[in-house]
Amino acid sequence: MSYREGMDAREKILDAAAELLARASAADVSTRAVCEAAGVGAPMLYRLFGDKAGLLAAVVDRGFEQYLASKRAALPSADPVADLRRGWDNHMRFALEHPNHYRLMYSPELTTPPAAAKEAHALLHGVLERCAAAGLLTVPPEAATRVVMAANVGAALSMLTRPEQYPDIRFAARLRDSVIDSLTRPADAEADAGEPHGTGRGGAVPAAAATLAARLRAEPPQRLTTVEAALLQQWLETLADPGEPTD
Amino acid sequence: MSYREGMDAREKILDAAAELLARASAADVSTRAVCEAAGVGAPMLYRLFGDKAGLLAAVVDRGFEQYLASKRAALPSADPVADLRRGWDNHMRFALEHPNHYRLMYSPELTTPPAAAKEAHALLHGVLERCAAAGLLTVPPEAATRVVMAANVGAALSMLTRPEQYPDIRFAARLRDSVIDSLTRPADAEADAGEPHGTGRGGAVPAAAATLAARLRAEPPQRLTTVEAALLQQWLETLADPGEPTD
DNA sequence: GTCGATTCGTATCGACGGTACCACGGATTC
DNA sequence: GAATCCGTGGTACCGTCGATACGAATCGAC
Repeated sequence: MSYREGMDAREKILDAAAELLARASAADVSTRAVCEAAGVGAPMLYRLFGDKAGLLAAVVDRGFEQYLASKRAALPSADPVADLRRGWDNHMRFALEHPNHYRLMYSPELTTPPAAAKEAHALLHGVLERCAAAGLLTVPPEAATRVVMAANVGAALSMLTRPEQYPDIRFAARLRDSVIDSLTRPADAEADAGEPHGTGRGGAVPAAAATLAARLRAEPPQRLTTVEAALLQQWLETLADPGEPTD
Repeated sequence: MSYREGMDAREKILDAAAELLARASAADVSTRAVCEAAGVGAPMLYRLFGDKAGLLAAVVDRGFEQYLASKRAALPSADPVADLRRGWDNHMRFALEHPNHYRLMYSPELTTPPAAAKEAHALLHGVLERCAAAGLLTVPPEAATRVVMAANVGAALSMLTRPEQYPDIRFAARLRDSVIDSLTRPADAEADAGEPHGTGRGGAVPAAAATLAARLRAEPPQRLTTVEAALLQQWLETLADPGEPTD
């Protein structure tokens, strides 16, 4: 009949579930709705996936596969620390683009952690192993994996569950640099030009600007009008932001 | 007729729900079980809390109150950065001791973020404001709050949802130090030999302004127009002037 | 004692996750 | 060619959940 007839029932269910999951949270997606959208009876779903959790895990794993594909497409470069940063940003992007899938992966809604989470962990571990092999890590790669992953997941989940409190992704870049900078040692020991370029973290201006901003908050300047002081604070915040190359 | 009769129904329900929540996840705690444990009919619960989510939010808020009490008991010390570390560790301890309450606070299971989360955010922000006032922060306190909170929540949720992957709390200490070290500067920073508690000193602003002015001269900001930068330099000179030249 | 209003619980609804049981179709066997 | 077996698919159902309509009980006022 229809071309869909050729599809496996498993595929139809997975497609329907993924589509519903893109629009509603996992708790609000009922197996009944999935079955109806897939044109399949309920027992079919349970025979194939055993459980609602099993279905969700399968959906997440399949949705994660394309993410892994995009991640594997970015071959390792010569700079593993740069790969690390790219991996972090990729993680954030995936979370923001597939919020419900992501929540399923890293929220306790699923007792069975989908294989996707394990694989993400393994991928991160691989990158950090390469950092360690290059002598760039200040801690064992296993520990570094946990630290980076926990921070990354925390940033993503914070943005997903409290969007009004984290309206801007830039805090994630700051957290990323905090964590990575403290876990890695600069490569300037051998190859790199010894000086971090001006806008990089650790630049002298941001620190000084932040200091002045803090002190001005504690001690408002009488020599400037309130309007001037406000504009000054605004500039100081701009200068205090170590900034990141906006992609 | 029991001695419990004196208790408000609201209290009985809250107690029963908290006790059940200590042993099972929120999804596995049914309002029926809560009502039975509280010796109360179902409509009572819904009249008092309106919703299961409302009940859970109330339970979380009440459970969080004792955490806040313990946190407020630790008065601010002379070293706000040490307070920051203590706050982080307290956060982790609370999460590990009350996993289900904690998950309710920071997992998307609850559409209504309980007031507890907001208050935790505000408390952290307060500590970071004190750090900023002491000139110890390298970023604005709002941004620092988001960074620290996201990392802290990420560490706690990781330990709760993947205990087999995070069997050791020490990674959390590492993440804590990574984040805090990169957001704060040591108390004996160069910008000013400021003592940590000397926030009200009159000389703090001029020194910081002079430092920033010098660094901006060495490294012109790309984020400001030349006109803006010129005006900023002018203001900085004003601020760097330590008042009446009595000395 | 009677009445009215408020409080509380029984009984119930609709929807959910999950399952027992049956109906059909194609390959295998006699 | 007919009977049989087996895997696929669906209908109808169960127990439980969150949430509620409505009646029963309680209490103060007079």
